[in-house]
Amino acid sequence: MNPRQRHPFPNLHPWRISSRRAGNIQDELRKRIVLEDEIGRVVQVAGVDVGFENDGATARAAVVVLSYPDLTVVESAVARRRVLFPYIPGYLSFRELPSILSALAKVRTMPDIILCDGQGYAHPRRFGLACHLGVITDIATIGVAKSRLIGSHRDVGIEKGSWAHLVHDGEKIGAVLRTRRNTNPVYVSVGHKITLRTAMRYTLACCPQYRLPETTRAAHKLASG
DNA sequence: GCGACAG
DNA sequence: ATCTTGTCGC
Repeated sequence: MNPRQRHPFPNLHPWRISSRRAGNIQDELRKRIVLEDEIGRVVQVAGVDVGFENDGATARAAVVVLSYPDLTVVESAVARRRVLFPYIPGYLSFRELPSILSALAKVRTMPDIILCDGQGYAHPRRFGLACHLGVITDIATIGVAKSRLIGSHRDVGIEKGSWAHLVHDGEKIGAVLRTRRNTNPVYVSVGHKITLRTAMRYTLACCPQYRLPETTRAAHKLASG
């Protein structure tokens, strides 16, 4: 068996659309985000990342599942899809999710938590890539971005574990977290079925040595070369 | 109009 | 994201 044709995740909407319609979809799907912890015993965590080939015409997504808490690679998958949506700040998920979902569909052991390379709730309409992936797959997700999309924050201490709230329009939308001493912090925000506190906890647990989570690092390698 | 702007 | 070697600093 192994019906590779069958997609385990619901196709909630098309991907070749205008940014205007994408925004409406975000406003609609945002209502399905679960902001509470709905996580069982965590034994598998995964990282997803997307690279591009053919001068940006093809998206190459990689998913790597690691055991938790030892963080050793259990399984991985790669999928290529034609890019149907341009890169527009605030609409990243419409560009990267199609390939990510294809790669995730190839994995046999589904992870308990997925760490995404990008924002989650820390988004203009509170529906970044991590939220979108979480709502579609119904898997707990965390957004761990390398840089800021929106929001402001106080200075963060240089010690690992130091952090500050990321605030936008008076709302706490995420955290700026130092995952390694003397290194630029990362931007953590909830995606789906998780609280910010728990998201930060798992993010730190996945960064035993480097700035970025082992999950993201592993996925990035596969998505690039 | 101007600057900002995940990957 | 992507084009790309060496180099400075912990």
